[in-house]
Amino acid sequence: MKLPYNPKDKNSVIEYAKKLKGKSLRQVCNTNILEHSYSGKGNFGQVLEKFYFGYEPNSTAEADFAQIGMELKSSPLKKLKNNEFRSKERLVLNIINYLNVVNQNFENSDFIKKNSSILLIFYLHQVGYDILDFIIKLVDEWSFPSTDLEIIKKDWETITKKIADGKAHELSEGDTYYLGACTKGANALSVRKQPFSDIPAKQRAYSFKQGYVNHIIASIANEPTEIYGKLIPSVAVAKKQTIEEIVISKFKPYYGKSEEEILTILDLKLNKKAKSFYANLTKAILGISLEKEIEEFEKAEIKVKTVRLKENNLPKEDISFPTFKYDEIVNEDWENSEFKNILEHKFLFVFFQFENEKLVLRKVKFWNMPYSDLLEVEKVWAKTQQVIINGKIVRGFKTNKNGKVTRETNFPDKEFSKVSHVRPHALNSADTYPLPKQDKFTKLNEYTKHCFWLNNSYVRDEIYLK
DNA sequence: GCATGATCATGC
DNA sequence: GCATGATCATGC
Repeated sequence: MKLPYNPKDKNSVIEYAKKLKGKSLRQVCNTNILEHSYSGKGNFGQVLEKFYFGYEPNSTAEADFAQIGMELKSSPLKKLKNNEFRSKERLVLNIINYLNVVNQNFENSDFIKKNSSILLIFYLHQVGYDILDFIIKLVDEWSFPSTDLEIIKKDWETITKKIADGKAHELSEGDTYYLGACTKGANALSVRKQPFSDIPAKQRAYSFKQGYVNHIIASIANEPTEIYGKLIPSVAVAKKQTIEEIVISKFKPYYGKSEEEILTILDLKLNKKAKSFYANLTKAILGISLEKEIEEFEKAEIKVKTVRLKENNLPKEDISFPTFKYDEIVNEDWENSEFKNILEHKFLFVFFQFENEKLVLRKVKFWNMPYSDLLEVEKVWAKTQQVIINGKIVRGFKTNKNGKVTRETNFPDKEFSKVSHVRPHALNSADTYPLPKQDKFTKLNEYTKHCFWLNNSYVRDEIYLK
């Protein structure tokens, strides 16, 4: 069959692809498409390959358009309230072959062979629509900007080293910056062999983090880039230093200095009461204008947490996370849960310590939760879910000497786990979310908003002191 | 001095 | 009106 484009000519393929813009699959594909069973995830790409580009979907290590070394990837967009497009999810690339990758260099890797040149097709996902009716919004060829490629190379090496160390089963998306190792497979039973351990490892694929995909989208859509400030000014710097090294080297001159001293050195006037105080102080130390976003942090989805330590090194407060909704958490499973998703990010901790009434910068630390602790949090999460499902949140009341009544709950406390616990996080006890099952003790159908917290002692022992 | 339940302040 | 980071109050 004659193809409507020349598969040996990159421009011809791209030109043909760009005709997709503004159209749906139903509009551009030939009619026998309706006989194809296309429902389900991932099939947008399959229909596109088979019925628009006219080749059979494959899963070889070679790029889809083998003669020109270009890979086809389609991915969903979501629309924000202000009509801007964002990626709906991470962009999943090729499966990690644990057995082969340990014998490869980045330059000759399966990853590079497959993904050096990608034909990207972004479509607008709309709830309730058939995949054939999603409108294609953005089409373009994409290859790694040279600075990003250096970060991605280090990410690839981090992933490869973990496999070479016999720890493929401990891989986490938080290990890396732009390129993640995300789980891929129907369920937790999708496992495969790893070369240096007998423990089966979850099947994983390389993926661009959602934050990174957003920047690809902005670049293809030619959106303005002035709103971002860069930590890494050039490829030369990216070759020499990691994001982590650059950030630490910028913070180090301020270690041991108080907030006031830092503001004086930076010649900066910030409102200490303002909610954005620490975010702005961080930007100023990193040399980023206050009105700009830190590009590398956005791409890597790094979460910054400021911690104030007491003189005895214990953080003054535990670290809170967004409140969970009772009727949602009971339907989640741990692997796809909101809290696990948050904990699989990369964090930057900024530690201040009280010293003679002043707050002194001690250090900054990049951190992501180790595998063993994630297993521990799973227990906390599972217990929390069970308490809600059983309708046994409250176990008793307590009245203080002023006659004020508080409730005692069965949620996992600090005693239950050294890592994490569950506590209220609300305006007051009347600030509630609905319960999926009435609480047996109080007969309440809704309950004060709660969230998961990281124990302050855990933050001290496993993040600050390590 | 800490754990736990409760609440506040800011900013969008 | 709510999310988020921060803080308070009480009892052991």
